[in-house]
Amino acid sequence: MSAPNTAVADVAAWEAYQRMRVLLSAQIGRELAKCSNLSEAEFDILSVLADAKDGTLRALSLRCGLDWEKSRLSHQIGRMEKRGLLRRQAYAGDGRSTLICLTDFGRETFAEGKATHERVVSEYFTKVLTAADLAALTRMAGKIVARLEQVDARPHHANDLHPVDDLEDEPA
Amino acid sequence: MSAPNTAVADVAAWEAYQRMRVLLSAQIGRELAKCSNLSEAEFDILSVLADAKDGTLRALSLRCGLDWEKSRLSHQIGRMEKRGLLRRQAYAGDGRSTLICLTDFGRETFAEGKATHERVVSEYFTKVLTAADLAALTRMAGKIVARLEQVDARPHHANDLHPVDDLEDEPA
DNA sequence: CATCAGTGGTTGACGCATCACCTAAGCATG
DNA sequence: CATGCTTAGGTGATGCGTCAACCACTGATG
Repeated sequence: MSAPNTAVADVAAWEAYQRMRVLLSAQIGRELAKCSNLSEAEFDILSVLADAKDGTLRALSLRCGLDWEKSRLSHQIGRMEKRGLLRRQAYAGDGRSTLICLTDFGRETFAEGKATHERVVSEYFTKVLTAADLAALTRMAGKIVARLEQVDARPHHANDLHPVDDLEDEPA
Repeated sequence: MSAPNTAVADVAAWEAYQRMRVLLSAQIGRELAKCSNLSEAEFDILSVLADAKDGTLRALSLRCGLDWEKSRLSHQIGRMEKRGLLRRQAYAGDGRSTLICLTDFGRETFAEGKATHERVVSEYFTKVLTAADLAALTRMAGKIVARLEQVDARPHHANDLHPVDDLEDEPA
């Protein structure tokens, strides 16, 4: 035992974090599914889309907003299109691109989901922690994310997502 | 704006936490897969199993140790059995039960995986945070888990997992 | 204009997670 | 012993996520 009980605390912290992560995700997933018939992935997509002008974004922009892989988005969009939450539409400005448009049904569903989501996050996260806790957690998360991004940005394989030009002007 | 900027801090904390969670999981998953050819789920199973006497547990005990649903475990065990990491074996003491046994290959693979896992957790989590951070995080996670369990344990649907009698004695 | 590299998106296969349902063994109780 | 509940585990369908491969279109270069 050259390293003292710091190691013990490290492991405890990791395990506590893991347990929180798993249970919290599961709870949010369950309530979102039960109360609003949405998965977390669907909710995330609708969130980004609902913030966009006309509820419409190019798939690329959506991907950058979410930090998703392109095939993941494509599959997800396919399923959501089948459910009528959104629809694909050709983009006149660039024949390779696809526009994703929120439908009315999608917008309604998102409104419900948002309410559920806010309730659950508040009930199991925000209200359980103090303001100081939240500040501390924000700071810690920032450090860890910075560390991860610092590694991720390096040599690697040209991460597929750099240029982010949105459709601000050229409508269709 | 009746509620002041606490709401802003709340949202920021949630988003920071989310981002950390997603990136950290992804990183661990990637490195575990790349360096040791294991998924997180496989690693978790092997961890519990490797701690058990003879690397053997009844499926029920494994499930309680992991907090998994039985069908999830069954599917996972099936895939891992196909890969040769473990094997199923009838349990003489109770015809309904199944023993899960680590194979030699499983034990080797776990050893590698454990090294990778420890390296990654240390690199992106433990070493990025201070001892005070870790203590604070442990405390926060404890509060949130307690809140979740307090809800989860209630009326509900008799959660499928209460009695936890292990095989301490009756070997086979 | 022909070629060709890079980009935006899709597809198929596979592993993973959950749900609903099923089987079979144990364990009552009559 | 027959009936019926509970418990341990498994199955199949479906959604989700990743990887690798695959177009189609764009834009640069000759």
